[in-house]
Amino acid sequence: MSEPHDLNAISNDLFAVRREKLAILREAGEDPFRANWDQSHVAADCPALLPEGAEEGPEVSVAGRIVALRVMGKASFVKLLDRSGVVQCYLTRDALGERYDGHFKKLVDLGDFIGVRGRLFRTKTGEVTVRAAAYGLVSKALRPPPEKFHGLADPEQVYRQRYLDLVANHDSRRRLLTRSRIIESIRRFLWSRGFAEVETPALHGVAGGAAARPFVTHFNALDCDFSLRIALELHLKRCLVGGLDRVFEIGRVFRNEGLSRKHNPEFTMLELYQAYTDYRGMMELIRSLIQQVCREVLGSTTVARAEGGEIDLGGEWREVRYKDLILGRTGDPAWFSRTKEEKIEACRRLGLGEPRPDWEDFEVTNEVFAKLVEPTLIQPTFVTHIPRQLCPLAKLTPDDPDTIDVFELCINGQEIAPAYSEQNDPLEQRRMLEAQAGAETHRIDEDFLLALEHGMPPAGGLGVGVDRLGVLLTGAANIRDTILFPTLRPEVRE
RNA sequence: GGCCCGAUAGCUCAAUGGUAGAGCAGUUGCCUUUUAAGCAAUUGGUUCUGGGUUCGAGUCCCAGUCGGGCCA
Repeated sequence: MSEPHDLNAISNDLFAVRREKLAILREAGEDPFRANWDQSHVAADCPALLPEGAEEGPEVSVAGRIVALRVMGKASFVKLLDRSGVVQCYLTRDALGERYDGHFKKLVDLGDFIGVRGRLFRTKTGEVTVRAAAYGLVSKALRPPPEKFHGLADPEQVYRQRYLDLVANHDSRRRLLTRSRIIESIRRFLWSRGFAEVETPALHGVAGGAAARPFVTHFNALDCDFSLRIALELHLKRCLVGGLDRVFEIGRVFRNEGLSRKHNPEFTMLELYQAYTDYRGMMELIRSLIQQVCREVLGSTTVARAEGGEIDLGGEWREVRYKDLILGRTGDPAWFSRTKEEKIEACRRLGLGEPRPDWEDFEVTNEVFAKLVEPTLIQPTFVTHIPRQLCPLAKLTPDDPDTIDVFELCINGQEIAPAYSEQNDPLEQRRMLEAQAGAETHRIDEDFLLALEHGMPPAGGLGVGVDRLGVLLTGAANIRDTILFPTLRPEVRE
């Protein structure tokens, strides 16, 4: 540098310019990273504090990140972003004196955090604004923010540097805060129905409760491997055995499978179990839950889809048997009496890919369901009477031993929530788990079966993919848009 | 894992195989009610990486990295 604090010489290096300003501040004895700033109000409070027609409102003290900075000679407007939103502040030489020119105009940048104290007034265009009697730089930003109009557009940077996305992109901020309010609303609903929120282990000796490959890790102290949980189910049922008749958990589960628009390897499940009810009770519960969340969070039971169109979550929901959906889609009334080979041939005619050779008969049929039926179930639909092989943890339908007492709630072309009349016959449960495990008997959670042998009350159980519910209620296009920090390949920095 | 697409200034984006540009941000001025503020001047590039073709490559070819979409 040719002379001390020659910003012009380094003006192409945005980081260096800001570090230089930091040095100037420190030389002047100022702490550019203060411990605190007393906020009397947040941005969203301000409009209500200035009554219509009033010239001037009360004094407030606000703080936030500068997201807009308009300097007009001896007066400037800044917009501060805090947790509630944005508030405008008006800083002038008249009110601030020499500090306005020497400090504010020279050393405060877009992206810095400042605090502002002053009375509220309304500008010519009607915006409620803080007239700064005093301000302070509370935290300097050494990196420049993204472009102010387009925000951050590169999807990789949006996910890797979500903090920038949250500052720059209003929609992202709104969507991710909505997710938080959805979870808050779910908890309120369940508490009001007498459910206890519990926490169960994430490290499992045997990862059970679903069919998925687990992440495996090693516990040094016991010198043994653990799996990260793939479901919450088996421990919550142990709670039922222990007499906790209504329990739920909202927790992260981990499945060592693909990444896609609909899948993140770690995602959030809500699972709940209610004794002395069955899957029919779960129907009423999930519909009431989703409708209450909609009303509380969105103020409406109608939501827009990213792909266009609307979903109406109000009123009663359609209920239809799995078998009828298959017959309707294949147009073959004798579908279920066909051989596996005939079904595979029919799948080819329907334009489905070649089924894997090791597939069972019911898996061929389920391919039709997953590929050709589920994506068409946009409006809320309870699919019932599902083939028993698809879930070993539910009770058989009393009048149809081929199906189970469950529903699969589909909305927006996706499975949102399955629910069961839970299997509580320990001998039947063992038989079904053994059939599912085949030769891999080490994958059976023996302690869970032992618990069932002590007796579990009849119960309905429900699982909800919270991320997918977030996609549904926020109109997002991608599950990553409702997850703050989605899984990405670790970045290698040199 | 397969196929397709993308990667250019801090950000958003341009650029027939022929001297890499713009807007915003930055720097220097002017500007006391702005709303993507305005005006003037100005700085800023390993065009993702490595090979190749060519007189000449941001552009064409091959391989790789990272990301996105579709499929499995």
